[in-house]
Amino acid sequence: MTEFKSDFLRTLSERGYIHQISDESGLDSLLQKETVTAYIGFDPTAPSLHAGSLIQIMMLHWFQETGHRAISLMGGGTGMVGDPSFKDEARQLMTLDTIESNIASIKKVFSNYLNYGDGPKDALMINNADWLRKINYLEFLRDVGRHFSVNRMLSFDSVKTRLDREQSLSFLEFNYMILQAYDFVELANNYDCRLQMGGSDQWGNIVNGIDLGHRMGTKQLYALTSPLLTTSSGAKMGKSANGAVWLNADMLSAYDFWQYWRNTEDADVSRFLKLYTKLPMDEIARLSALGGSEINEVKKILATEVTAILHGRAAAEQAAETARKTFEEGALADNLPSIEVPSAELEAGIGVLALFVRAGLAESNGEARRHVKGGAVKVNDKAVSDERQIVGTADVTGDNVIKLSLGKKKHILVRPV
RNA sequence: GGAGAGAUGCCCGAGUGGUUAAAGGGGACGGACUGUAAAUCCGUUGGCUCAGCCUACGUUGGUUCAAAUCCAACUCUCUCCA
Repeated sequence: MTEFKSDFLRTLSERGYIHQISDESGLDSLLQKETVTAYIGFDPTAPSLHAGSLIQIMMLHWFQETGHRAISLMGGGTGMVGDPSFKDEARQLMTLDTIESNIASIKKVFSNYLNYGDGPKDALMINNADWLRKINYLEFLRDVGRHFSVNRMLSFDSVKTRLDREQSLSFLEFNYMILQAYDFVELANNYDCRLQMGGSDQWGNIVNGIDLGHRMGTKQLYALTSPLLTTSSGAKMGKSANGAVWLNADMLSAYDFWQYWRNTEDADVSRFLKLYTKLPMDEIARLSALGGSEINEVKKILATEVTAILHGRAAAEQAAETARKTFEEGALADNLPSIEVPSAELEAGIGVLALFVRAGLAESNGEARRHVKGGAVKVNDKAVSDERQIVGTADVTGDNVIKLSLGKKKHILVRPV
């Protein structure tokens, strides 16, 4: 492995963030010489980013941590087009309203990882809608479009799959890479941004930006991508039992987020400690040496550390404590995720099936019914065998809750109000 | 513009008139085993007021006692030719 001299690249390298760099030594010496500005773009495809984006955010974090200026770029403009890279089919177009509200929602988590402000090393939050939405088509074609070779664009791996297969690539989507390239040039000109980072699927898009920069007379630009992360058994990062591992607290509780990391596969623990926590490398080396059942303690540290950055230390420790009570003592932990149900309804009685659907533990009555048949459903830790069982006031425990469990890991508290 | 091929459940993919809510695989979920891990094994995987009913095989209409399966039109996609 290359020995880097700059703090930033050395940190990224030893922590396993680096997949490809466009000009390693050039970038390395630039980072030693001056305070560099770099950006990563995030398209507002959902109201929250998920764990898959965490590695990108952490890269920006380390960038700032090692003395540089980080830009988190919201794709208010590019989001209107949709990145076709490595996608099998076109995404549904989003309305402007959706894009705006998604951006507002996504923005919230960044301040946990970056310090924003006006100082020379403070991070910036920028939205590419600011320039992309103003573009005049003909002017843009003449100033920017002429620098792109369609022949070359067609040769990129990111669209090849799409072209080779049965799916069409619309002209709209085909323009995405041009817009992203233009973003890079725009940021280079206005913010002296020299480096764009991203996941490995963004390599083609980023390199396009560098080329465009050459042709339009920017300084030398650089690309750095992170590996596409999967778990050791091949699953994509960011997916979990209940769907995506959202970063926004209103979409996934700190407890559930903690649980996701707690359930990390053994083989991933060391890698994840490096990528997703800020623990020093020697500490990680020590933790990684632990094996056997001790690794469970390491997983708890991993979960708590990752959660602490996102949701705060207190919330992380509370999640750890809730998990400890629930799993190790089998006791009722008060801080499990909960739903509220009007007392009046409880007095009237609610069918177990309906209640489980309401708690989000099942998608439909049918699914709940199947879980009952499969013996996965418990109310107050007692297995439910009759799908017509009614849950009511009598089931409320001394702690004033009803505990619903699906399988061994999913628990929800029902609180009468 | 011309000639072919195709559109099936979360995904891939069989099925070419009735026992098809639709083979098989993947994924996902539940169970067993464990360490809240992996691997493995077992089960489940459209909805509902669930031994019954309803909705489903690109869209719309037709043939038939009966259609995912046959016919027509339409939409979209792919391949080859121009």
